[in-house]
Amino acid sequence: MASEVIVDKIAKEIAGDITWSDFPGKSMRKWREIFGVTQLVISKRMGISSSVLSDYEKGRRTPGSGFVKKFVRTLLEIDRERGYVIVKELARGQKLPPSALLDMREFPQKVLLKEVVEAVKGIVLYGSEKLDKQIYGYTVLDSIAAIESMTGQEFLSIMGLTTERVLVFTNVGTGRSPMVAVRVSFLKPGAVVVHGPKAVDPLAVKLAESDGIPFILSQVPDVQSLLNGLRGLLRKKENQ
Amino acid sequence: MASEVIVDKIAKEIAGDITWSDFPGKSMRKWREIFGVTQLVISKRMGISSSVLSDYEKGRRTPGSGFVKKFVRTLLEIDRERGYVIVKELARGQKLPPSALLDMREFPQKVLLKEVVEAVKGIVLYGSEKLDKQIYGYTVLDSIAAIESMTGQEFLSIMGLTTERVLVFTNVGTGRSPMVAVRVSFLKPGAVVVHGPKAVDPLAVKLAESDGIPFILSQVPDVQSLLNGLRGLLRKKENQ
DNA sequence: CTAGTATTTCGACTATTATCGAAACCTATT
DNA sequence: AATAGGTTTCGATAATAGTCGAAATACTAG
Repeated sequence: MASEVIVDKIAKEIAGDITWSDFPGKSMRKWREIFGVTQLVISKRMGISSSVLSDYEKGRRTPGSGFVKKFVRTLLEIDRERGYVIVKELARGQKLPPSALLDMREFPQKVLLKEVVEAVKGIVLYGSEKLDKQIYGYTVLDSIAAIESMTGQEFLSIMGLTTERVLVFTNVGTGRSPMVAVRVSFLKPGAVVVHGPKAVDPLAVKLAESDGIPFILSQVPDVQSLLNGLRGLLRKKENQ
Repeated sequence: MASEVIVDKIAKEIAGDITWSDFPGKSMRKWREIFGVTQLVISKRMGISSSVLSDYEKGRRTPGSGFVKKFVRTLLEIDRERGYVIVKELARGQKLPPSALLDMREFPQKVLLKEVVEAVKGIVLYGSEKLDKQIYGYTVLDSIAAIESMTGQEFLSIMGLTTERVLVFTNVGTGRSPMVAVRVSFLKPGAVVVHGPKAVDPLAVKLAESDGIPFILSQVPDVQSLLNGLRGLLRKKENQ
């Protein structure tokens, strides 16, 4: 299956292209054509009359952001049923998420670090005074795979739009190499969470300290719970 | 200066994030905070009352796509005056456009290949029967710089969202290496335009032929005219 | 040229956005 | 506790999106 991360990214790019365009309607048509869908088909899906789409495409009026969202969602839905043929095509130009990348999300609004700590059942090993820091997203990496397969380049590109996010490493031995990695690549995440180690290497804590990056040990039983915890927080913020 | 291409890309990403969000207002607030601007400041810039922004951020109503665009544009404008401090920060996560990248744009609507040919005063060396092909954007590369400095990775990443675009090479000797490059990296642009060569290598044409990619020789006097021609087409489409 | 699709056009109505301005409400800071 | 900057709330109004449906066109494959 096309990774959800990628589909999401493409969705945003399309939505952005439409919204940023001087002529949203033209861009909508462009995307509709790229996905090879007729006005009739998509309008039926969206539960509206096809003339509505025509009116937009011809610029009689401009769509609201809600409409754009629904439109893009529908395009992607249709494509999913066709086996994501177009998404796959579009994804080719994108950098693929390295297999080490388990999840990557943006929060719809700021989240406090302490909330993330809670979501991952974390113990704060350094930075307890910074728990009110704002966080805008998270990235979850499999540290073994990351170290083996990722180049420095990829490592950088993995951070989403903002660096005000939490970097979560799973599959961690002692926590040392993740912190070293963070050190050498000069990216400064808002916080680092490690999952897995029985005992945390004191040097890791020291590194975090000297970089001023809060360092958290997650205590959930397994990776799936970790991902679920974060997703849960995301969903909560979406509906809050 | 931060390259226009990058700023544009970031603009789209932000617009996409807002539009795609379940709570556009929350996302707007997030971005406003990331850019470190108060409601008062930005609303004054936009020529509206600050309560309008508050209403959005609190979800009293959801913004139209026009509003989102204006909002993002204003954020970026403010940041530009501050020396693009935030954009630079955001761009760090992005892949930088290699210096070989002279321009890269998306058309707001489909454009026929023949129109592009006209815009670059091109002679069709192969593919005259495909002039009605649809094109959605263009990428202009300095071929010398490209060959010297770009890795295969970068080469791939240079194509925008769709590959239904024209790849334009400037500074071309015989047209051979650009086509070889296109050959080896498995990207298939909608057409290739070369600018510069006195005489075109027959092998280049042959390669284009066997890949089925229209191959065009531009006859404008210099690179600037080439870029202008393409920009002109873009603008025309925007206002058409 | 003819069916049959797909798209465009347009008048009409309702629901929402776009916008203001004034007053109330928060924090910090003096 | 008084000042001040920032934010929220809310009633009000004009403008516009959101939507339909039917008729007019355009396009395409026989």
